[in-house]
Amino acid sequence: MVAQDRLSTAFAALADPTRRDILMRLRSGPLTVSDLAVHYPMSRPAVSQHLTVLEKAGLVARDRRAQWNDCSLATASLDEAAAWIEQQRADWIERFDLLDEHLRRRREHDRATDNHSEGD
Amino acid sequence: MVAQDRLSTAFAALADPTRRDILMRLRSGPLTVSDLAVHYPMSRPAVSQHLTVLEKAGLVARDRRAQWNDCSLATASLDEAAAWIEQQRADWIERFDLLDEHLRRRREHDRATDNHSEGD
DNA sequence: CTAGCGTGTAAGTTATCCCTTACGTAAGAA
DNA sequence: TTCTTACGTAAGGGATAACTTACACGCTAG
Repeated sequence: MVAQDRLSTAFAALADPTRRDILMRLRSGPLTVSDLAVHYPMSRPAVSQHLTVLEKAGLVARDRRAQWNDCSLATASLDEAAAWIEQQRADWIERFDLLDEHLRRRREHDRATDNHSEGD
Repeated sequence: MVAQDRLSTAFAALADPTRRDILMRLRSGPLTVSDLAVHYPMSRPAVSQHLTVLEKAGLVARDRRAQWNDCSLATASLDEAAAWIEQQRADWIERFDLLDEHLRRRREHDRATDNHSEGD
């Protein structure tokens, strides 16, 4: 992952349980780094580094005031990721529906013209 | 990423432009490995390895018949990924709406009681 | 001022990714 | 059978990710 595009960076950031958990905790409001760090079995710098990854991916925003650093959610990258997945899914589902309809139509046609063989 | 959960594996698989492009190409129907490989500036084994990643992530299915290997889309993991993102987004947007409403209400209250200071 | 807290970052280690080339296998063609 | 095609996989190397500990900085409290 060497200087990837925004979407790749976002997906890579989401590909870690700790980072996803951080995002879920931030849903209920901004938290400081230490507030977050107590929940994970790793050092505080490790959590800080996870936050750096999330920040570079555009998934959190950090607002440093005095010695505290409030971390809050950002959504631009999440929107992009969701958009990509939804586009992918929409086409696939549509394709699946077409196949389904085709099969149903063929079945009806078979049934209408002849009922020579019911079994497969 | 050492033997992660399904969701992490899916996001990690999506965090690569080549793999996302493979998924997009498969939207129009199954393709063989060689069909896919011609589009990328890398060796055929590299594409095969990308497909292995996608398969382990539950994003593609491979159906080997004779010496050809048809690759097609699978959606279970994509559904999971979409669900996670949507859940995250829903809560965040709701929270944003609440904040917005709170600010608007406070602004109205300020305006009603006193207009002592307009600037910040 | 000094002491202490909350934080970011540098350095180092280990594990993993992503590519390469080389090789092995199974099926079709002659 | 022998040659070719389509493919998977092992082996290896360079880059990177995810931790650790150690340290430096800014702010607050006394």
